[in-house]
Amino acid sequence: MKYDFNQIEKKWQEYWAKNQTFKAENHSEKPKYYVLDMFPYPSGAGLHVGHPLGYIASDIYARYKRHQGFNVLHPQGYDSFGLPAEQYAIQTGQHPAITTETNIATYRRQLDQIGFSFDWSREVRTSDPSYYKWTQWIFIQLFNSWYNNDANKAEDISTLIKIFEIEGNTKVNAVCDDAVEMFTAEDWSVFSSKEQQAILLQYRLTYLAETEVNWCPALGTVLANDEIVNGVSERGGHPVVRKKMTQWSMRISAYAERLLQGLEAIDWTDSLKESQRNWIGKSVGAAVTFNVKNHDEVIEVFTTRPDTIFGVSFMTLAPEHDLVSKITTSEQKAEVEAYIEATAKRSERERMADVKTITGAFTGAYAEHPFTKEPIPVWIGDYVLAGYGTGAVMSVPCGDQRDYDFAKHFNIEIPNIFEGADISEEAFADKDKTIIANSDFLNGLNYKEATKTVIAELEKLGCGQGKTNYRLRDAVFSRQRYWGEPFPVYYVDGMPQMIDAAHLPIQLPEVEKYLPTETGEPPLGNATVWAWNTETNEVVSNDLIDHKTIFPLELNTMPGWAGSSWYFNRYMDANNTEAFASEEALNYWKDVDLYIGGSEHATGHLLYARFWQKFLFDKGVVPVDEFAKKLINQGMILGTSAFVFRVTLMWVDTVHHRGSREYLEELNKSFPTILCSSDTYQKYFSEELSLFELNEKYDIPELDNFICSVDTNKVDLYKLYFGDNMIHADVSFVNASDELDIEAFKNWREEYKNAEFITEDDGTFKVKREVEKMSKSKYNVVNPDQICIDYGADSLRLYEMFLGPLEQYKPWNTAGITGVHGFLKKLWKLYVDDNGLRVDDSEASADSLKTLHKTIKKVQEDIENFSFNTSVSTFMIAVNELTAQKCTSKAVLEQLLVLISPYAPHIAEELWSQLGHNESISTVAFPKFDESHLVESSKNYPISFNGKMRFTLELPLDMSKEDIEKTVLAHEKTQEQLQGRTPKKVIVVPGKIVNIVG
RNA sequence: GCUGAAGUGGUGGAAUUGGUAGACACGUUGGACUUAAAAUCCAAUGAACAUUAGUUCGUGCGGGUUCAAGUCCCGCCUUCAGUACCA
Repeated sequence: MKYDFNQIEKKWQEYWAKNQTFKAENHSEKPKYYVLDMFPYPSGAGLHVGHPLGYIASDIYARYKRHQGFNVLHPQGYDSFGLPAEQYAIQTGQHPAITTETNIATYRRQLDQIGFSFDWSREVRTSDPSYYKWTQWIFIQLFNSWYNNDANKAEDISTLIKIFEIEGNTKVNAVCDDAVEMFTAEDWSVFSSKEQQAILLQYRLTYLAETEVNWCPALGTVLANDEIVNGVSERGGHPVVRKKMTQWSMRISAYAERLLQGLEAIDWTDSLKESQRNWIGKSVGAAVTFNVKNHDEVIEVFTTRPDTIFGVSFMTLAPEHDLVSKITTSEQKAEVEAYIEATAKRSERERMADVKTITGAFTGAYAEHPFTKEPIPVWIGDYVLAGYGTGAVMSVPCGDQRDYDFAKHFNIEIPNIFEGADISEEAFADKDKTIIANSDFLNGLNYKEATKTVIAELEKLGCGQGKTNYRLRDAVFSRQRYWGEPFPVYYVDGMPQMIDAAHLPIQLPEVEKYLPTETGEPPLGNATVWAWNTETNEVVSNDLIDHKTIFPLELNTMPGWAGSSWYFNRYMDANNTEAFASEEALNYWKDVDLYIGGSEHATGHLLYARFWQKFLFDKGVVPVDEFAKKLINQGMILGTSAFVFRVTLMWVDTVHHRGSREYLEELNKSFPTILCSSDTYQKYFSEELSLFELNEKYDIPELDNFICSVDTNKVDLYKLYFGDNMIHADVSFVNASDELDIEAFKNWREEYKNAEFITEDDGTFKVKREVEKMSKSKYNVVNPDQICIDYGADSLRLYEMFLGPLEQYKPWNTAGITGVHGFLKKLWKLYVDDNGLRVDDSEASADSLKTLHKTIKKVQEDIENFSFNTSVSTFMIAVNELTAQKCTSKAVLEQLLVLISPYAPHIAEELWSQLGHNESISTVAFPKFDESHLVESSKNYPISFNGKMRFTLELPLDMSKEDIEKTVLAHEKTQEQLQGRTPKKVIVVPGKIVNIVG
């Protein structure tokens, strides 16, 4: 019987679906294990071979855990709100829900055919109203909460109102907006409802505020910082500008410290934790206020080196700083204004790219040193960022390189306040070696002591205190898009009101057009039925808005990360209509034990999700405050692009033929399409080849015609040379030996129909290969569907793992799949031959048992270390050995199947059933490793001379060191190596090696 | 610049606490089977030298520790990813 993988795989996929083999129960005697993949956005292009890499790894782990006796939750779903469907809707008018549905169907078919052990009964889709109902619900919880710094947790807003009623806000220790006005209990009682609401917004964990946002005019939407790459939008590459807008924001800054501390408790990769740490950007230091001379103003700065306060020789403000216009003297006004104008013109990008150029201007004003009362000149410079800290720094040139460079450039004094530091060339920034000098009461102190002392002194003077700063900014939560979660919010007199949770979900309204409105409102502004009736509690027509009982609804929608910030909790109880998950389910599953996904989500999804989890934990909704114990980043599978070289006309001499440039461009259009292989290109074209040389070398009729058609009065034919132009060829036209299917290529595009190919002497045409990201535009996408048809899902699964370590980036090369496919055929033959099953009850040989147990040991270690590539090799070795041993023993072969089943589940199920089992192999106990089968009596010792291995010698393992030494020295080959010399030393490591020195 | 990861045959990659470098595959070459192809099987395959035995060199580069270094230490180089003047 042949290994008919197509039939076998179909059969078992149907079996698993029918029997709900992988359905996880929320009650079980078994210990729980939750394996999660980062759910995909269902794009229109479907899956390519790079996508399933992480899913295969997690599937192997999930299946392994089932064999280990765990109740495994391994769900999958779709992050189905998103920009591509909306863009498609804008172009075609097709409703995004329909596109999304179609795309999901494709994804599901592709996922099913790879044989994943997902529990599809728990599928979630973020765009499904039954799901986003709970996303809206969480939003309402955030709105109704404030962060109590004393309790260090989120609390219901009612507790804050109570405090306001009793004592106003003067003593409240809350995370809130920067500029909150103080009020008393009496003030509060006489505030209007609107005033009270406005105040509360400054404390809520999600709040409406005028924020400077990254506005992308082309997309008509706001982008988060991590959605912008190099100053343009991540999707589409459109320009982005800064703009002030009223937006919903999430007060993630309240959780900065807990998000940082929480990293200690979770087993995530170091690089990922490091990214999050940098993103949170904690710095400990002090806030110091400096009085401005002859003004009522003060300059507040944040510094991490308050110990260096006596080294301040100037202050620097960001050019955008509010004080600049107030304190600049009339003499300096012109210069300062010119500077501000110049920096405003420089785009953010230029400022970033060009950090070397030092610019700035003197305001003419002086601040007063809090201790010495000396005047300190106040400068502005664009190396100080308006958005960080207070937008002002106390500049200590002797201790900070940027201040140092600035001072040098503008000839500002650089006082040295460090004992024994040389600051003639650069600033001295080493905290550990710092001993303060020339600093009054700080003299002789080290960094730590000085910092403590100076903060105490500043507090005494009332002009400073210790402070911790975070780089982490509150996250903008509004998007001017259609295809996202609507907010459960309506507006009364401009103040946002939450719709009662009982009336959720608020479903996305229908719109005519998915573009922003003509008045610049978000797409929901096009909806005609988008008003809230507070009496009937339903969405009604906009015409009925009377601002008495019927009010307008929010027009923004939520960002992509809303739905993905809590989906892992929904899987625990995905079909619950009463709650986002039952308490029972949440308490049973608790958290994700293993989360696998890409590292690109380090500071987006993975930070926001931790934030929401901590919030939900504070509210008592979830039992743990970190949602994933362990996280692994899978690397990316890259494409191997294929290139052909297109010969183009180049003109070497442009000076004398200035007037005929246009003619040359014309000529290039009529120039025949000549394609050559990389070898030919290397051989001939890398050196400049002239038109006539080319024509001589190859007989190309079209080239003749072309040469005849050239008007030699306009151009000099002898001045024409060739350049190359690498063009992508679709990888499906190229075989394993890099040879191009010329006919297929010609038929691919109209422009290549009559192309001339310069082939090798043997008629072949070789492409140039280069590794690039796998993408449609590079024509290097390999579709898993075809692989499954040609080799089967088990081959695909094994091969993806075989390619290399999970976390590494590695190129795909379809040719290599024959290796693992051949392995599966060999495996099959071990069980089944032309006469049917060849497995019997014969006793296993010692060799076979040794092979088996060595395999069990290695595979178990590999899975637990997520080293899946090496276990595939281990299987190959095992099958090669068992084949050579002619093993037919059921005792051995049955166990081997269980080992392989997480990797190649279809073939394992099939052979398992052929061995006479009626139940799925999926929960059969994992084989137990028995060391006794590996015990050896002898060892093939490598015998080295001066560290170089010369020959091996089989010796008993129980032989003593002395006997080994004697035996080896007596050996004729040893004598041959020594050639009469006496060894100086003989190293014998029993069981390992013998090394003879001399 | 900083942070993190990584550099091993023609290619993907193996290699426990330092202990036979290149496992397992792909590719290539030769052979068997076949009318032929596919499939399958066998053999060779790091480089150089040598008829053979074998020798020398080899894990990015330069040093060092050690009986022994891909692995440990010091100093560099390169690539990839993240980050961007964070006071």
